[in-house]
Amino acid sequence: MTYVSCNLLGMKVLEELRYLVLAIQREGNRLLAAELRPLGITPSQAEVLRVLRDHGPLTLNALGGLLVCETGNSPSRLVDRLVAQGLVQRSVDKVDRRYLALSLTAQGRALHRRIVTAENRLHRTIDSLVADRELSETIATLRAVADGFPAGAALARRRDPAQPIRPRETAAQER
Amino acid sequence: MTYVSCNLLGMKVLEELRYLVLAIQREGNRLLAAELRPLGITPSQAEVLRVLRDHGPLTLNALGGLLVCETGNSPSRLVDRLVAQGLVQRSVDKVDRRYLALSLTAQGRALHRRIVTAENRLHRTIDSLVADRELSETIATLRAVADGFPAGAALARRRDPAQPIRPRETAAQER
DNA sequence: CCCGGATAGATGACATGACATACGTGTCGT
DNA sequence: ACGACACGTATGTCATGTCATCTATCCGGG
Repeated sequence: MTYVSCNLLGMKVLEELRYLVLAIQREGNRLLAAELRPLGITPSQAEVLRVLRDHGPLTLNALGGLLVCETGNSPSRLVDRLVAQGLVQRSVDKVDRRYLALSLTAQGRALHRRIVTAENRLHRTIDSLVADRELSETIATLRAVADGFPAGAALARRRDPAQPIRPRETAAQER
Repeated sequence: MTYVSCNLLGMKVLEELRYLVLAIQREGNRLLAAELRPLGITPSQAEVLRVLRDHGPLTLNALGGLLVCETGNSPSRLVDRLVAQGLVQRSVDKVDRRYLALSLTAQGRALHRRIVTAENRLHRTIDSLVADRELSETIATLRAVADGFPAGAALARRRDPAQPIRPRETAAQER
Protein backbone atom coordinates (compact mmCIF):
# COMPACT_ATOMS: atom_id res chain seq x y z
CA MET A 1 0.00 0.00 0.00
CA THR A 2 2.38 2.65 -1.22
CA TYR A 3 1.59 6.31 -0.86
CA VAL A 4 2.37 7.03 -4.49
CA SER A 5 -0.40 5.00 -6.02
CA CYS A 6 -3.51 6.60 -7.40
CA ASN A 7 -6.31 5.13 -5.31
CA LEU A 8 -9.78 6.49 -4.67
CA LEU A 9 -8.69 8.41 -1.63
CA GLY A 10 -5.93 10.01 -3.66
CA MET A 11 -8.47 10.97 -6.25
CA LYS A 12 -10.56 12.79 -3.67
CA VAL A 13 -7.51 14.58 -2.34
CA LEU A 14 -6.44 15.61 -5.83
CA GLU A 15 -9.94 16.80 -6.63
CA GLU A 16 -9.95 18.94 -3.51
CA LEU A 17 -6.54 20.27 -4.44
CA ARG A 18 -7.86 21.18 -7.86
CA TYR A 19 -10.86 23.04 -6.50
CA LEU A 20 -8.83 24.76 -3.81
CA VAL A 21 -6.45 26.07 -6.45
CA LEU A 22 -9.38 27.19 -8.55
CA ALA A 23 -11.08 28.94 -5.64
CA ILE A 24 -7.94 30.70 -4.45
CA GLN A 25 -7.03 31.83 -7.93
CA ARG A 26 -10.48 33.25 -8.59
CA GLU A 27 -10.79 35.05 -5.29
CA GLY A 28 -7.25 36.32 -5.39
CA ASN A 29 -7.87 37.65 -8.85
CA ARG A 30 -11.04 39.35 -7.68
CA LEU A 31 -9.23 41.02 -4.80
CA LEU A 32 -6.37 42.11 -7.00
CA ALA A 33 -8.80 43.42 -9.60
CA ALA A 34 -10.46 45.50 -6.90
CA GLU A 35 -7.08 46.86 -5.78
CA LEU A 36 -6.10 47.71 -9.34
CA ARG A 37 -9.42 49.20 -10.44
CA PRO A 38 -8.52 52.70 -9.20
CA LEU A 39 -5.44 52.47 -11.42
CA GLY A 40 -7.56 51.67 -14.46
CA ILE A 41 -5.90 48.34 -15.22
CA THR A 42 -6.63 44.65 -14.77
CA PRO A 43 -4.51 41.94 -13.12
CA SER A 44 -3.37 40.60 -16.49
CA GLN A 45 -2.39 44.06 -17.66
CA ALA A 46 -0.50 44.56 -14.40
CA GLU A 47 1.43 41.37 -15.02
CA VAL A 48 2.47 42.64 -18.44
CA LEU A 49 3.69 45.89 -16.95
CA ARG A 50 5.59 44.01 -14.25
CA VAL A 51 7.29 41.75 -16.77
CA LEU A 52 8.14 44.58 -19.15
CA ARG A 53 9.61 46.55 -16.29
CA ASP A 54 11.75 43.69 -15.04
CA HIS A 55 12.83 42.22 -18.38
CA GLY A 56 13.63 45.10 -20.62
CA PRO A 57 12.26 45.44 -24.13
CA LEU A 58 10.64 42.26 -25.34
CA THR A 59 9.07 40.93 -28.46
CA LEU A 60 5.48 39.81 -28.26
CA ASN A 61 6.49 36.16 -28.22
CA ALA A 62 9.12 36.69 -25.54
CA LEU A 63 6.57 38.55 -23.45
CA GLY A 64 4.13 35.69 -23.86
CA GLY A 65 6.84 33.29 -22.72
CA LEU A 66 7.21 35.20 -19.46
CA LEU A 67 3.53 35.62 -18.73
CA VAL A 68 1.62 33.18 -16.60
CA CYS A 69 -1.69 34.70 -17.57
CA GLU A 70 -1.46 33.83 -21.25
CA THR A 71 -0.30 30.72 -23.05
CA GLY A 72 1.97 30.42 -26.02
CA ASN A 73 -0.41 32.36 -28.14
CA SER A 74 0.30 35.98 -28.64
CA PRO A 75 -0.97 38.51 -26.13
CA SER A 76 -1.62 40.99 -28.94
CA ARG A 77 -4.93 42.24 -27.65
CA LEU A 78 -3.68 42.44 -24.09
CA VAL A 79 -0.86 44.68 -25.26
CA ASP A 80 -3.22 46.60 -27.51
CA ARG A 81 -5.12 48.02 -24.58
CA LEU A 82 -1.94 48.96 -22.76
CA VAL A 83 -0.70 50.79 -25.85
CA ALA A 84 -4.07 52.49 -26.15
CA GLN A 85 -3.70 53.69 -22.55
CA GLY A 86 -0.23 55.02 -23.27
CA LEU A 87 1.45 52.66 -20.82
CA VAL A 88 3.39 50.57 -23.34
CA GLN A 89 5.39 51.50 -26.40
CA ARG A 90 5.18 49.22 -29.42
CA SER A 91 7.74 49.71 -32.17
CA VAL A 92 8.79 47.45 -34.98
CA ASP A 93 12.30 46.03 -35.16
CA LYS A 94 14.28 47.82 -37.84
CA VAL A 95 16.28 44.72 -38.77
CA ASP A 96 13.41 42.28 -38.96
CA ARG A 97 10.09 43.99 -39.32
CA ARG A 98 8.19 40.94 -38.11
CA TYR A 99 9.40 41.57 -34.56
CA LEU A 100 8.04 44.09 -32.11
CA ALA A 101 9.95 45.87 -29.38
CA LEU A 102 7.68 46.36 -26.39
CA SER A 103 8.69 48.62 -23.54
CA LEU A 104 7.14 50.78 -20.86
CA THR A 105 6.45 54.43 -21.43
CA ALA A 106 7.26 56.95 -18.72
CA GLN A 107 3.62 56.75 -17.74
CA GLY A 108 3.87 52.97 -17.57
CA ARG A 109 6.92 53.17 -15.34
CA ALA A 110 5.11 55.60 -13.07
CA LEU A 111 2.16 53.26 -12.80
CA HIS A 112 4.46 50.38 -11.98
CA ARG A 113 5.07 51.68 -8.46
CA ARG A 114 1.39 51.91 -7.68
CA ILE A 115 0.92 48.38 -9.02
CA VAL A 116 3.51 47.05 -6.58
CA THR A 117 1.71 48.82 -3.77
CA ALA A 118 -1.63 47.30 -4.79
CA GLU A 119 -0.10 43.85 -5.05
CA ASN A 120 1.42 44.22 -1.63
CA ARG A 121 -1.97 44.99 -0.18
CA LEU A 122 -3.23 41.71 -1.63
CA HIS A 123 -0.20 39.91 -0.27
CA ARG A 124 -0.90 41.25 3.18
CA THR A 125 -4.44 39.93 2.96
CA ILE A 126 -3.19 36.51 1.94
CA ASP A 127 -0.56 36.70 4.64
CA SER A 128 -3.24 37.23 7.27
CA LEU A 129 -5.09 34.15 5.99
CA VAL A 130 -1.96 32.02 5.94
CA ALA A 131 -1.33 33.26 9.47
CA ASP A 132 1.79 31.70 10.95
CA ARG A 133 1.62 28.59 8.83
CA GLU A 134 4.85 27.31 7.32
CA LEU A 135 4.79 27.87 3.55
CA SER A 136 7.95 26.15 2.37
CA GLU A 137 6.34 22.73 2.04
CA THR A 138 3.35 24.17 0.21
CA ILE A 139 5.51 26.19 -2.15
CA ALA A 140 7.68 23.18 -2.89
CA THR A 141 4.66 21.04 -3.70
CA LEU A 142 3.08 23.65 -5.93
CA ARG A 143 6.39 24.19 -7.68
CA ALA A 144 6.63 20.48 -8.40
CA VAL A 145 3.23 20.59 -10.07
CA ALA A 146 3.76 23.89 -11.88
CA ASP A 147 7.16 22.92 -13.24
CA GLY A 148 5.47 20.20 -15.23
CA PHE A 149 3.58 22.83 -17.22
CA PRO A 150 4.50 25.58 -19.67
CA ALA A 151 3.16 28.28 -17.38
CA GLY A 152 5.43 26.99 -14.65
CA ALA A 153 8.30 27.25 -17.09
CA ALA A 154 7.37 30.91 -17.55
CA LEU A 155 7.90 31.45 -13.83
CA ALA A 156 11.23 29.69 -13.91
CA ARG A 157 12.26 31.78 -16.89
CA ARG A 158 11.54 34.95 -14.95
CA ARG A 159 13.94 33.85 -12.25
CA ASP A 160 16.69 33.33 -14.80
CA PRO A 161 18.47 36.49 -15.89
CA ALA A 162 18.98 35.41 -19.51
CA GLN A 163 16.24 36.92 -21.60
CA PRO A 164 17.09 36.99 -25.30
CA ILE A 165 15.09 39.58 -27.16
CA ARG A 166 15.14 37.58 -30.33
CA PRO A 167 15.68 33.85 -30.72
CA ARG A 168 18.64 34.05 -33.06
CA GLU A 169 20.80 37.15 -32.85
CA THR A 170 20.58 37.86 -29.14
CA ALA A 171 20.72 41.61 -28.57
CA ALA A 172 20.82 43.81 -31.70
CA GLN A 173 17.77 45.59 -30.33
CA GLU A 174 18.88 46.85 -26.89
CA ARG A 175 16.76 50.00 -26.63
CA MET B 1 11.73 39.15 13.85
CA THR B 2 8.65 37.02 14.09
CA TYR B 3 7.66 34.65 11.35
CA VAL B 4 4.19 36.10 11.06
CA SER B 5 5.17 39.56 10.04
CA CYS B 6 4.93 40.73 6.47
CA ASN B 7 8.49 41.57 5.53
CA LEU B 8 10.05 41.78 2.10
CA LEU B 9 10.98 38.13 2.05
CA GLY B 10 7.43 37.21 2.95
CA MET B 11 6.24 39.37 0.10
CA LYS B 12 8.35 37.46 -2.35
CA VAL B 13 7.10 34.15 -1.03
CA LEU B 14 3.50 35.28 -1.22
CA GLU B 15 4.00 36.58 -4.73
CA GLU B 16 5.42 33.26 -5.80
CA LEU B 17 2.50 31.51 -4.14
CA ARG B 18 0.12 33.72 -6.06
CA TYR B 19 1.74 33.02 -9.40
CA LEU B 20 2.06 29.30 -8.68
CA VAL B 21 -1.64 29.12 -7.97
CA LEU B 22 -2.36 31.07 -11.14
CA ALA B 23 -0.11 28.86 -13.25
CA ILE B 24 -1.49 25.62 -11.88
CA GLN B 25 -5.07 26.74 -12.26
CA ARG B 26 -4.57 27.81 -15.85
CA GLU B 27 -2.70 24.72 -16.92
CA GLY B 28 -5.01 22.41 -15.05
CA ASN B 29 -7.94 24.08 -16.71
CA ARG B 30 -6.32 23.69 -20.10
CA LEU B 31 -5.71 20.00 -19.54
CA LEU B 32 -9.23 19.44 -18.30
CA ALA B 33 -10.63 21.38 -21.23
CA ALA B 34 -8.71 19.10 -23.57
CA GLU B 35 -10.05 16.02 -21.79
CA LEU B 36 -13.61 17.33 -21.94
CA ARG B 37 -13.54 18.59 -25.51
CA PRO B 38 -14.54 15.23 -26.97
CA LEU B 39 -17.60 15.39 -24.71
CA GLY B 40 -18.57 18.79 -26.09
CA ILE B 41 -18.46 20.61 -22.76
CA THR B 42 -16.14 22.96 -20.88
CA PRO B 43 -14.69 22.64 -17.37
CA SER B 44 -17.20 25.12 -15.97
CA GLN B 45 -20.08 23.27 -17.57
CA ALA B 46 -18.72 20.03 -16.14
CA GLU B 47 -18.69 21.55 -12.68
CA VAL B 48 -22.35 22.48 -13.06
CA LEU B 49 -23.23 18.94 -14.07
CA ARG B 50 -21.23 17.54 -11.16
CA VAL B 51 -22.97 19.81 -8.67
CA LEU B 52 -26.42 19.18 -10.08
CA ARG B 53 -25.80 15.46 -9.96
CA ASP B 54 -24.60 15.52 -6.36
CA HIS B 55 -27.02 18.09 -4.93
CA GLY B 56 -30.38 17.32 -6.42
CA PRO B 57 -32.56 19.97 -8.02
CA LEU B 58 -31.33 23.46 -7.31
CA THR B 59 -32.38 26.99 -7.94
CA LEU B 60 -30.02 29.17 -9.90
CA ASN B 61 -28.89 30.95 -6.77
CA ALA B 62 -28.29 27.73 -4.87
CA LEU B 63 -26.31 26.38 -7.80
CA GLY B 64 -24.21 29.52 -7.85
CA GLY B 65 -23.55 29.11 -4.15
CA LEU B 66 -22.09 25.66 -4.76
CA LEU B 67 -19.98 26.56 -7.76
CA VAL B 68 -16.38 27.57 -7.42
CA CYS B 69 -16.21 28.73 -11.00
CA GLU B 70 -18.76 31.51 -10.62
CA THR B 71 -19.28 34.12 -7.94
CA GLY B 72 -22.47 35.16 -6.28
CA ASN B 73 -23.92 36.35 -9.52
CA SER B 74 -26.19 34.08 -11.42
CA PRO B 75 -24.77 31.47 -13.77
CA SER B 76 -27.71 32.01 -16.12
CA ARG B 77 -25.72 31.88 -19.31
CA LEU B 78 -23.68 28.95 -18.14
CA VAL B 79 -26.89 27.02 -17.56
CA ASP B 80 -28.33 28.33 -20.82
CA ARG B 81 -25.82 26.42 -22.89
CA LEU B 82 -26.34 23.24 -20.90
CA VAL B 83 -30.08 23.52 -21.46
CA ALA B 84 -29.47 24.16 -25.14
CA GLN B 85 -27.43 20.96 -25.26
CA GLY B 86 -30.20 19.01 -23.58
CA LEU B 87 -28.09 18.20 -20.54
CA VAL B 88 -30.01 20.23 -17.96
CA GLN B 89 -33.72 20.70 -17.37
CA ARG B 90 -34.90 24.15 -16.35
CA SER B 91 -38.43 24.46 -15.02
CA VAL B 92 -40.07 27.22 -13.05
CA ASP B 93 -41.25 26.63 -9.51
CA LYS B 94 -45.03 26.33 -9.45
CA VAL B 95 -45.35 27.94 -6.04
CA ASP B 96 -43.06 30.89 -6.63
CA ARG B 97 -42.49 31.54 -10.27
CA ARG B 98 -39.32 33.50 -9.57
CA TYR B 99 -37.47 30.31 -8.74
CA LEU B 100 -36.06 27.78 -11.14
CA ALA B 101 -35.67 24.06 -10.56
CA LEU B 102 -32.53 22.88 -12.31
CA SER B 103 -31.83 19.19 -12.72
CA LEU B 104 -29.99 16.85 -15.03
CA THR B 105 -31.72 15.23 -17.95
CA ALA B 106 -31.13 11.57 -18.70
CA GLN B 107 -28.56 12.71 -21.24
CA GLY B 108 -26.89 14.84 -18.59
CA ARG B 109 -26.73 11.92 -16.19
CA ALA B 110 -25.20 9.77 -18.90
CA LEU B 111 -22.57 12.38 -19.60
CA HIS B 112 -21.77 12.63 -15.91
CA ARG B 113 -19.98 9.29 -15.96
CA ARG B 114 -17.71 10.31 -18.79
CA ILE B 115 -16.96 13.56 -16.99
CA VAL B 116 -15.74 11.69 -13.94
CA THR B 117 -13.52 9.59 -16.17
CA ALA B 118 -12.05 12.68 -17.82
CA GLU B 119 -11.44 14.31 -14.45
CA ASN B 120 -9.72 11.21 -13.20
CA ARG B 121 -7.35 11.31 -16.13
CA LEU B 122 -6.42 14.86 -15.11
CA HIS B 123 -6.03 13.76 -11.52
CA ARG B 124 -3.67 11.01 -12.56
CA THR B 125 -1.57 13.56 -14.43
CA ILE B 126 -1.42 15.79 -11.37
CA ASP B 127 -0.69 12.78 -9.22
CA SER B 128 2.35 11.96 -11.34
CA LEU B 129 3.61 15.52 -10.89
CA VAL B 130 3.04 15.50 -7.16
CA ALA B 131 4.89 12.19 -7.13
CA ASP B 132 5.26 10.84 -3.61
CA ARG B 133 5.09 14.22 -1.94
CA GLU B 134 2.98 14.55 1.19
CA LEU B 135 -0.12 16.62 0.41
CA SER B 136 -1.77 17.04 3.80
CA GLU B 137 0.25 20.11 4.74
CA THR B 138 -0.37 21.71 1.36
CA ILE B 139 -4.08 21.00 1.46
CA ALA B 140 -4.33 22.40 4.98
CA THR B 141 -2.57 25.60 3.96
CA LEU B 142 -4.69 26.08 0.88
CA ARG B 143 -7.83 25.40 2.89
CA ALA B 144 -6.84 28.07 5.34
CA VAL B 145 -6.56 30.58 2.53
CA ALA B 146 -9.65 29.44 0.65
CA ASP B 147 -11.86 29.42 3.72
CA GLY B 148 -11.38 33.14 3.98
CA PHE B 149 -13.16 33.60 0.68
CA PRO B 150 -16.69 33.04 -0.63
CA ALA B 151 -15.52 30.48 -3.18
CA GLY B 152 -13.93 28.52 -0.36
CA ALA B 153 -17.26 28.65 1.40
CA ALA B 154 -18.78 27.06 -1.70
CA LEU B 155 -16.45 24.11 -1.28
CA ALA B 156 -17.31 23.80 2.39
CA ARG B 157 -21.01 23.94 1.52
CA ARG B 158 -20.58 21.04 -0.87
CA ARG B 159 -19.17 18.92 1.93
CA ASP B 160 -22.22 19.66 4.09
CA PRO B 161 -25.27 17.58 3.29
CA ALA B 162 -27.80 20.35 4.02
CA GLN B 163 -28.77 21.91 0.72
CA PRO B 164 -32.05 23.81 0.98
CA ILE B 165 -33.68 24.25 -2.40
CA ARG B 166 -35.23 27.49 -1.35
CA PRO B 167 -34.20 29.77 1.49
CA ARG B 168 -37.49 29.66 3.35
CA GLU B 169 -39.70 26.60 2.89
CA THR B 170 -37.02 23.95 2.59
CA ALA B 171 -38.32 21.23 0.28
CA ALA B 172 -41.77 21.83 -1.28
CA GLN B 173 -40.12 21.19 -4.64
CA GLU B 174 -38.89 17.61 -4.35
CA ARG B 175 -40.80 16.71 -7.49
C1' DC C 1 15.86 36.65 -58.75
C1' DC C 2 11.85 34.21 -57.40
C1' DC C 3 9.21 30.83 -54.91
C1' DG C 4 8.07 27.75 -50.88
C1' DG C 5 8.35 27.34 -46.23
C1' DA C 6 8.97 29.19 -41.68
C1' DT C 7 8.21 32.63 -38.19
C1' DA C 8 5.93 36.76 -35.75
C1' DG C 9 2.06 38.84 -35.09
C1' DA C 10 -3.05 39.87 -35.88
C1' DT C 11 -7.69 38.49 -36.06
C1' DG C 12 -12.19 35.73 -35.75
C1' DA C 13 -14.99 32.92 -32.98
C1' DC C 14 -16.55 31.14 -28.73
C1' DA C 15 -16.97 30.57 -23.68
C1' DT C 16 -15.93 32.40 -19.41
C1' DG C 17 -15.90 35.88 -15.49
C1' DA C 18 -17.02 40.20 -13.33
C1' DC C 19 -19.85 44.12 -12.62
C1' DA C 20 -23.89 46.76 -13.24
C1' DT C 21 -28.50 47.07 -14.43
C1' DA C 22 -33.12 45.72 -16.02
C1' DC C 23 -37.17 42.79 -15.53
C1' DG C 24 -40.61 39.79 -13.53
C1' DT C 25 -42.61 38.21 -9.40
C1' DG C 26 -43.86 37.79 -4.66
C1' DT C 27 -44.30 40.00 0.09
C1' DC C 28 -45.64 43.12 3.31
C1' DG C 29 -47.16 47.39 5.31
C1' DT C 30 -50.77 50.38 5.25
C1' DA D 1 -56.25 46.52 -2.51
C1' DC D 2 -52.34 49.09 -3.59
C1' DG D 3 -47.79 50.46 -3.76
C1' DA D 4 -43.00 50.21 -2.20
C1' DC D 5 -39.68 47.02 -1.52
C1' DA D 6 -37.17 42.60 -1.76
C1' DC D 7 -35.72 38.79 -4.28
C1' DG D 8 -34.52 35.63 -8.21
C1' DT D 9 -33.27 35.74 -12.68
C1' DA D 10 -31.89 37.73 -17.17
C1' DT D 11 -29.17 40.78 -19.88
C1' DG D 12 -25.55 44.36 -21.44
C1' DT D 13 -20.84 45.34 -21.45
C1' DC D 14 -16.08 44.69 -21.11
C1' DA D 15 -11.74 42.03 -20.58
C1' DT D 16 -9.78 37.68 -20.63
C1' DG D 17 -8.43 33.05 -22.42
C1' DT D 18 -8.20 29.50 -25.98
C1' DC D 19 -8.10 27.66 -30.41
C1' DA D 20 -7.92 28.21 -35.33
C1' DT D 21 -6.77 30.82 -39.11
C1' DC D 22 -4.98 34.68 -41.62
C1' DT D 23 -1.38 38.12 -43.05
C1' DA D 24 3.13 40.12 -43.37
C1' DT D 25 7.83 39.38 -43.41
C1' DC D 26 12.15 37.00 -43.78
C1' DC D 27 15.11 33.13 -45.35
C1' DG D 28 17.10 29.74 -48.21
C1' DG D 29 17.20 26.76 -52.28
C1' DG D 30 16.95 26.58 -57.05
